[in-house]
Amino acid sequence: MEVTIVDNQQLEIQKKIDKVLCGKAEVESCCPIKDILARFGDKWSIYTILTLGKQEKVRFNELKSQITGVSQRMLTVTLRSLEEDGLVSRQVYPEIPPRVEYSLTPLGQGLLLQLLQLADWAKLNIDQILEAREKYAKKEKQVQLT
Amino acid sequence: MEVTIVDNQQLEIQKKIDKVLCGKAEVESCCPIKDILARFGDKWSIYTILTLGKQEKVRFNELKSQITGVSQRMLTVTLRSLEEDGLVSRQVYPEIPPRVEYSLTPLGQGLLLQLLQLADWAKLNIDQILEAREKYAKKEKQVQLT
DNA sequence: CTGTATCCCTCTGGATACTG
DNA sequence: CAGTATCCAGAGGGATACAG
Repeated sequence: MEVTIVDNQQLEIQKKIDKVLCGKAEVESCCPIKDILARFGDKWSIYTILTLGKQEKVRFNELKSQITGVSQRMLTVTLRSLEEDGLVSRQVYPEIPPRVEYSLTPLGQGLLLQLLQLADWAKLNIDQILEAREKYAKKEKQVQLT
Repeated sequence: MEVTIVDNQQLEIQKKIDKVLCGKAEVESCCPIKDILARFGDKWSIYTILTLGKQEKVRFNELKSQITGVSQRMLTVTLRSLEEDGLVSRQVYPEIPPRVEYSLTPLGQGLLLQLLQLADWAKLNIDQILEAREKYAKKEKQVQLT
C-alpha cells in the first residue's frame, strides 16, 4: 500500500533526524552537521570554496580579485579556517616576492559537490521562496493597516 | 579513456560553479545558494527545521523545550523568518489560552531532505576533518616555538 | 606579494520585563 | 500560552596601516 511506503519513508527520516540531533538538540552536542555548517555558514567561505573549485591552483591576490568585495583580512581568515579543517591546502614557495598557491583538497572537493547539490535544490525552489516572501509581505501590510 | 571522463566531470562541475556564482562572485548577486544559506546559516534555523521534521505539528512551547538553549525571542524570530520563506506554516487557534501549531510545509520538507544529505556527508567526513584540525594545531604549536 | 595588527562599528542574539 | 519590547554584551567583519 502507498500509505505504508510513505509511512516507512517518514520513519526513516525521523530516524535520521534523531541521529543528527544526537537525541537532543543541543548546541554543543556532537552533531556533525552543525560543525560542518559552522565552516561555510559565514560570509565568505562558500565563495572561496566555489572559486577555488573553478581552478586547480590559485594565488592569493588572484583569489582576492575573483571574489568581489572580500577584504584582505577576511580572505586570509577564511582560508585559514578552511585550511584548518583540511578543506584547502596552502602551498608556499619561498621566493621573493613570495608566492602562495591555494587549492581544494579532495575533502574540499567533496564538500564542493555537496554545495552544488544544495545549489541545485536552491535553483529549483527559489521561485517558490520568493513567491512566499511576497505573500508574507502583503499579509504583513494588511496587519499593520488594522 | 579514463582521463577524458574525469576531465568531462571536471568541466561539468566548473559549469555548475559558474552558474552558481552567476559569472561573478558578488555578494549581492542573484546567487540562489547564498539566499538559501542565509536562511539556515544562522544559529537556530537548522535545529528548528530538524525538530519540526520529527513531528507533524508542534506548539510553540513544546518546540522551545525540545530545542535546548533557545531563547523565547530567538525561537520567535527564527520561526518568523522560516515562515516568511514558506518553509514553515503557522496555524493559530483563536482560543484562550492561545494555541499555535507550527509545521514544515512541503517546501520545508524538501529543504529538510537536503540538510539530511549534508548531514550524511558530514558524518562520513567528520573524522577526517577532526584529524586535520589536530594536525593543524600541532603545526601551529611548532611555529610558535620558533 | 602575502600577509599581520589595530581600531572600530554593526549586527546577532541573550536576558529580562511586559501583554493580549 | 505565545508572544512583543527593550536593553545590552560580544562576535563578525570592514578600513587602514604596517611588515617580511
